[in-house]
Amino acid sequence: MIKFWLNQTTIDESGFFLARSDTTKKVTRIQREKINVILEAALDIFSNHGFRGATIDMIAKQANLSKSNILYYFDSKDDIHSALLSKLLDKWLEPLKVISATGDPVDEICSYVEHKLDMARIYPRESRLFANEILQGAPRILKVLSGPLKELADQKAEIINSWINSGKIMPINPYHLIFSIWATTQHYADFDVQIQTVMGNKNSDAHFADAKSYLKLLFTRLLEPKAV
Amino acid sequence: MIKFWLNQTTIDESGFFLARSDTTKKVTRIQREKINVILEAALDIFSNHGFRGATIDMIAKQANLSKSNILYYFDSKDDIHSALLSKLLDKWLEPLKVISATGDPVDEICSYVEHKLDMARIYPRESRLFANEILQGAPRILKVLSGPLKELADQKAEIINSWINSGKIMPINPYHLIFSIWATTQHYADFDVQIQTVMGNKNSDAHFADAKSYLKLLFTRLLEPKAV
DNA sequence: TATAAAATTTACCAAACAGTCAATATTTTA
DNA sequence: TAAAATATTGACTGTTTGGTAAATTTTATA
Repeated sequence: MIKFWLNQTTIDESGFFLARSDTTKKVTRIQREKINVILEAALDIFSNHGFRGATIDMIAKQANLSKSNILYYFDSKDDIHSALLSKLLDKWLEPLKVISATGDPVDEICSYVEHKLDMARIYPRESRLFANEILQGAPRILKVLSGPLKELADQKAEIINSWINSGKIMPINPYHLIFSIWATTQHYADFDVQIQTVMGNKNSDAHFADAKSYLKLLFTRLLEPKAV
Repeated sequence: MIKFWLNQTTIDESGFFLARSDTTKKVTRIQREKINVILEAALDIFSNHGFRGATIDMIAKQANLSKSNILYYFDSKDDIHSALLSKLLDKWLEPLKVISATGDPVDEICSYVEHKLDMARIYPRESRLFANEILQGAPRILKVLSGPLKELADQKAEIINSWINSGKIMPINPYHLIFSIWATTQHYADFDVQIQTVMGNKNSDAHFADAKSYLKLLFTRLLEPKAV
């Protein structure tokens, strides 16, 4: 087992490989490749079965590696899962950061909605991994929620409030606005099966395209200030 | 083990206890009581840990019964889970049924939103049980989704379309309207931890009250037909 | 190319787990 | 209240699973 290049506290850091210990050894080509293969396979498995539903054997099979080989790169099943979450969280928070106080309010919100919906379309596995984690009480990422996520949400809520106070958008609760954007966009990844079943199994991208125009309308109409 | 009072095909039926076999024996007082205790405990465990994360021992402990005793009332872990899902599904579809073509469109939709949000508040465990199931590909309830749920959604989509055609509401995709109602309301149960963390752990009912007025505004503004 | 380092495999272990079975206790009923 | 039906328990089993250890193979390096 190799412990030098990654440890479990990585999840608190911003970068995936930043938390190397002092006794860092250099990462070999094979390590780089295999770690990617394992994480890719693990994302498939964890996102579809949840943490407890996934087994190292399933990940091994998906990655075309032996179980022992996987445990050579990661100390435990938990470690693989943590590595995935730490990779995910930055990506997940990023779109929200982009919202700017200086832009046009409705444009800013709509861009955010679009961005978030694109994330759900392009990274459905990450969305489900996150959903699984939250659904089970977020045992491994509570710190990130109460730290970076809350701070970011507070910050953006303030911007939205400033827009409200200057009469640029409808007065609404900014937190619930954010929640409804999260809910509606991630829904298309997390509840994909239900959507496919209800709307027919046509090309999934078509559903996303429809969703995009629907959601833009939904939030545009919500936010436009009352006609005078 | 007692097989007479419930079998696994129950999930396709409308009622929980309808599928008794011909050789039905009467349900004793103790059976009725213990089955309720077990299902109540199982709902706690399954909704918080998912199917694979739950163990019969956990359910047994929660129910204050021995594992063997639980397996006297249910043939398997799967059976308990199926029983819960079959109980849930009717309850879950019911609010949608209420939407009536003859009522005022915005009122009808808003009542549905309210009803759905109340469900999330009162039955968060059921909501999470359902979410867990969908998230993992709905292996056990795909038939219900493609059958009763799809039919109901189609039916209500038609009503919404008729409202659109008569100019009573904004032209929107009725399916995406339904999805966004599901997403936003269930979010408050399924992502409860995240909401508590971001908004502060104050009384959860306060969040639901805020959510209710926010969501009513959201959908009212969406649906009101264009000003002439 | 010889040697050291890294990577992979094989065989294994202990705990967790779903489920069985027969013995015992309790409740219902005739 | 005695017999029958029902309910509960505890000891057990086979399997799955996360993880370990040592042997072997492959790759990098001097």
